[in-house]
Amino acid sequence: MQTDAAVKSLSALAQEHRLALFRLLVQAGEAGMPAGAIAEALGVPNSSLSFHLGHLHRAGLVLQERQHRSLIYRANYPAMNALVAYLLENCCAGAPCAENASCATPEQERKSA
Amino acid sequence: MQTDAAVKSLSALAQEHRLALFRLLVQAGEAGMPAGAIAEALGVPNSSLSFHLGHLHRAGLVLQERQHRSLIYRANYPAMNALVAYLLENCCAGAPCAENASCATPEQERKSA
DNA sequence: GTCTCATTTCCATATTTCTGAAAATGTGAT
DNA sequence: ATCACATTTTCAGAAATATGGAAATGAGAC
Repeated sequence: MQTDAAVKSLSALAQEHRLALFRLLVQAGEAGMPAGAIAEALGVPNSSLSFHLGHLHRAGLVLQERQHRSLIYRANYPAMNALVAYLLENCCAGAPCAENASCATPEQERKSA
Repeated sequence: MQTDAAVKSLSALAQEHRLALFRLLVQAGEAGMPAGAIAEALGVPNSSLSFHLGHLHRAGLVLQERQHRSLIYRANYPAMNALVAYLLENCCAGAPCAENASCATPEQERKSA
């Protein structure tokens, strides 16, 4: 992941409708959802939704696949994980990090749950 | 974490300078950095940097603390983690998730590394 | 108090983003 | 080929954001 891609991904998520859209797809899982169903669930006009879907798609955060007459969209989990990894890269300069429940490693996070 | 706060956080990160700034602070760890040092490291004019620092601060992603004449900024790791948790909430509707190296749990991620 | 240094606020300009209706495109059924 | 449906593109205006220089604020040193 490089800076430019990260900025694109973040600005794709930094919008009310697109954030709701992405979270909806995250929850929908591998099955994904057709554009129409998303528009209805979010109460956004088709043209507007298409604009937002395109934004997320261009950023690589959602995947698109045709199924008959509908376009199915799914969250791109690996892309999301890469983004998070980029944000927290070299956390704390490899220092303590155990004290903070914060920049803890995934394993530490898990145990404290 | 609620939608509005998440959008604020994401839009705070969705900008070249602010993303670099946040990553710099993530790497700096608990020690943080004074505004001046950040401006120099990033090569951004002071007024511009102040604008961006304010943006991140308002979003709650960085913490501010005075030390003598300087203002020290540190990354707010818990806020960052809350944001990620919000994004991936109810991932895959509690379904498989084991098959995807993607929305895998932290422990699974760790093992595959 | 005065002087300096670090940081922020003010300001105008330039750029980018969001919106929704109408028209265009693509896909499958008959 | 024609029809009906799903989605995207186009378009213009409105709103939000980024920029950097100059001036203002705040904090410590003398």
